[in-house]
Amino acid sequence: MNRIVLARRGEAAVEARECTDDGSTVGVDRLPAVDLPDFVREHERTPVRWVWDDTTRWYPALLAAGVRVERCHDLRLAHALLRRSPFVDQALLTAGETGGWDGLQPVTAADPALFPLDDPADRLDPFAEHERHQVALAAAAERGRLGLLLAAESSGALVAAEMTHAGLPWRADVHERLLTELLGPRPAPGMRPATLERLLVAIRAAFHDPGLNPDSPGGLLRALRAAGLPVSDTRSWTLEQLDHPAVPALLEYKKLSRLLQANGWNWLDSWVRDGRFRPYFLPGGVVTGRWASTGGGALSVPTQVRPAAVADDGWRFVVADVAQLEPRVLAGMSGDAEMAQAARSADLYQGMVASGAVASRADAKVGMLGAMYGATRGESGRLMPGLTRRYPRAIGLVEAAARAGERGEIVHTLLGRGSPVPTGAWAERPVELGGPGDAGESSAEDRDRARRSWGRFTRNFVVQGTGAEWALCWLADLRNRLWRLGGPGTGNGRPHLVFFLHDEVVVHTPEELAGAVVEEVRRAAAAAGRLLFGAFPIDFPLDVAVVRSWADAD
DNA sequence: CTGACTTGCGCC
DNA sequence: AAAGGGCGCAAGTCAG
Repeated sequence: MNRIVLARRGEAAVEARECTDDGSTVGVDRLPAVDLPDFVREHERTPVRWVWDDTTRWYPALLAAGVRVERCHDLRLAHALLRRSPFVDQALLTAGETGGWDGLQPVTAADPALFPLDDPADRLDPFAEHERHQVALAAAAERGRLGLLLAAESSGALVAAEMTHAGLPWRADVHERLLTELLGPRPAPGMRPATLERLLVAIRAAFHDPGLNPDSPGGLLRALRAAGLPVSDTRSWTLEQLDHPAVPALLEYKKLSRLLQANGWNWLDSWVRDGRFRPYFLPGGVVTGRWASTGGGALSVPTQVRPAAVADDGWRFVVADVAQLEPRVLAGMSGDAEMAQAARSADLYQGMVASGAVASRADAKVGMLGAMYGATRGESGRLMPGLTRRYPRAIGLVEAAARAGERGEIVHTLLGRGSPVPTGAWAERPVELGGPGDAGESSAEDRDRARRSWGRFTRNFVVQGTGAEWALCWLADLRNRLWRLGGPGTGNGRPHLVFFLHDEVVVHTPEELAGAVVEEVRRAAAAAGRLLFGAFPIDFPLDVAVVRSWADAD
């Protein structure tokens, strides 16, 4: 399949260089930027892979012009992957502008302008960088896996732009009604809503402190101690343990105050336009390969406000999430047949009980979370020996990753995403912190703590990162399936992705296609399992719901 | 005053 | 019941 590398030239021109698989150039076009959408649309008639510096710099404008692309190679994201992958000979990637690519940031402008002024991306050469990628990939160990990862990451970049373009349907009127019921009418700027004001009066009275501000952790802590309560923080869980007349009002205040600050009227004003919530999704934004987001806190839309996410008239949401993604991924990547057997049932934890590895579902869950996150004390530490005996390969994999991290070594995911090099001083000599007099004191203990902490990070990295790769393959395959489901043409009636969060997707679909979407979501999950783990028998069962509102999916 | 950090809490 | 990993965001706090 041919590739077309795009580069901005001057203020309003684009150079497009088409090349074959073996790297030979078959044609160079130079066109006005305004003609780019037609150019891309025309070349999309036959299979092609677009190569560009950064999807966030090209794709939003194309989508705004009504143009979808099938596949791309995102140089920014691919560069970041290749630079850290232990599968890659770094010498093949090195060039004078490597630092420029290292530092390239995605753009999240509300206005999808194609030619931002003074963009650092324009000082980079996409043609040369693309060639380096081809060479580095061809020479890489595990080039099949790494190639899959590059393709999946780039596909994720397309999905991310498309989801922002489409937006998550959001009913501001439903959201406002919810806020009014819980908080009272929208207050004037700088004022507290009526419900919070009433709770504030009760809290101040209970503490006999008319000036108390419960939003100030320090002030609240002083008030609690003055009331004779021996606490060291003001978290809700800590407060729940206390026997004091102020506690119920305080907990209610915290909960509603959180709603107001995170997803109140200001949030609606800022992030919901024309019935759509449009956060920016940032593929590869987390070191493990998970996505980050910016704008409206898309990674933590509370269940409390999800009733406001409502499908359009005649449309439905298909909400799907994977049950216990990470332990299943661990079973697959370690080739642990015993754990895969437990995962054969829809509930992996129940499967572990059935096999006799643990006594209860609760033990299975707490034990596996501990194994993947690195808890060594308490309940989950107690369960580790039993798990290790029953699932030596799975537990052995995360233990090995932890030990490697503690030694300061790099670990990598199944497809080859590498962990960062530890930068802390713990691997070397202790640094002089310049503190008053205590430099060096307790540093051995500090270093040990830091070493174990990094080991927990690398332990989790291999599982969380491979889980992110599974999800990326799921998403990429589902995107293609949904497109085919819509039939030919580019009408507005197609099912499309509107939300993705680690192991959950939301598809907005015409009602009559909802059943077909459910099928495709399941097929895509099975396909992702095969892509990552081949014939190894590991299942990825989904919880799928067809609903009018996102809140109805649970 | 601004910017960096801390605290607390939402999501997986 | 939390712990143990990864985030983003808002408000408070504190140093410069």
